[in-house]
Amino acid sequence: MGRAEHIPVPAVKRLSLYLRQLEAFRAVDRKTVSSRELGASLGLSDAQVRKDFAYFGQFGHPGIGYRVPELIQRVRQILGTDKTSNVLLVGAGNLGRALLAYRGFTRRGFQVKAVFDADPGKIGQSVAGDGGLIIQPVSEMREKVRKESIRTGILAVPADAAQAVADAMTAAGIRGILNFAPTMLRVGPEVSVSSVDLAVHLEQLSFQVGASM
Amino acid sequence: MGRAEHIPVPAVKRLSLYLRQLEAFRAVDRKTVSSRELGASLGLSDAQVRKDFAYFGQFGHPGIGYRVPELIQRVRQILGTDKTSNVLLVGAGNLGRALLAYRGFTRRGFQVKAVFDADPGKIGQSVAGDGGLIIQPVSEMREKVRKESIRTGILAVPADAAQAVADAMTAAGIRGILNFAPTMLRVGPEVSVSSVDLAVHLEQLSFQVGASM
DNA sequence: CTATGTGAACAGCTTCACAGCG
DNA sequence: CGCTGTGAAGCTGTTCACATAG
Repeated sequence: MGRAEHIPVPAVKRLSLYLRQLEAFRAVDRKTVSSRELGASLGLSDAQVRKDFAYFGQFGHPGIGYRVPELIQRVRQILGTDKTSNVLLVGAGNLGRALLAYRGFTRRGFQVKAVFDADPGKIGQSVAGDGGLIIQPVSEMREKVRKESIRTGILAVPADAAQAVADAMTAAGIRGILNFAPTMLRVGPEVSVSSVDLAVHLEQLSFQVGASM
Repeated sequence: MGRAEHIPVPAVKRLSLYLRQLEAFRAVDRKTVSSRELGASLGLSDAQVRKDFAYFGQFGHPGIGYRVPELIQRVRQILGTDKTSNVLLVGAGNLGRALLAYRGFTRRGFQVKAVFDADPGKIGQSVAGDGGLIIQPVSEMREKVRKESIRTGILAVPADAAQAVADAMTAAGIRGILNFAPTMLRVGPEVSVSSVDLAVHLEQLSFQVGASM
């Protein structure tokens, strides 16, 4: 029954991909999908797909496959995105603004409820978010986190400011940080960090492209 | 001697992280660093660090450690970023513009040489890049790729246009695609793809935060 | 007959522990 | 003696193959 046993990290990652694909199937009104089809659409084996879902329970129907809407619902529940959750953003530079404008977050159940920046010149400026957000000073983060029950934050500041901001976020009560700064953040065990380093991805490609010559 | 044996994918990923960290050490004028120190700064074991470098050759000095500038040079060579390489960008929306403004690419040896968009209304507009780039129609991609010897492209268009753009990039001669669209791209074996799905990362965090309650 | 769920076999990555070099 | 490079051991995740359900 989906206990919190030892679930491989890669399996959780794939859960998100399954969800994306399942939503595509639903958009075409597919009622059911087999592990083979779902896997093929993502370049994975059918066994992989079945095992991944099996970590969390028995969602399939032998001889039929998986019912698309049901599975979407279950996966959302597992990921904790079945209910909309509030997030905050720190860093209103180019990347921060782009992330605010990105519609994908809202579609997946994340709503940016507040924007912070260290630059005094930016405080008070309005940015295009849900209902026009005003950039606030970092000092007001704690209060906002409490009021809006925010648990996750997006960190989009330069590398040299990142650790200080992460500390502030932790102190404010944030429990998960999506980090875009190219630095290793040191945080306590109560905080989870997921890092996206754009240069690292390009270097990965560079290696692959170079290696295949 | 650094042949193209069977190198674990995770090892290549970490190479980028080592590089980032090594540059931080160099900035503080550290001459040498031990596998233990380098590992600790990234939350990895010393054995892991040594093994990773060993896949590519013998870069260390027993009793001393690794010489920082030398190792930086070697890692860059391995990743293929020891010489600046030209890249292109498709999609001049919010995310595309933010990526253009991001200084990290240039610092790591990648130079955006051209910007393309499918929207006729955007063609001809100037965007803030290295020396002010003009947005071009996708039809001119092939010519530009040839002229500037571009091999890698950044794809930052909406999901429903992504596959078509990827096909166009492939046809134009691109060999590596950094994909920001939330879709699985189908490409031939001559093209490498690295995908960044922002929503997936947030969902990862959501799961971790939810699980630790 | 189709497609799931799962123990068992397998593969790949990481850690260990130590020989060897400066 | 400090620290690397590396076979061997250990562990984690993936694939296989089949019993089982509809």
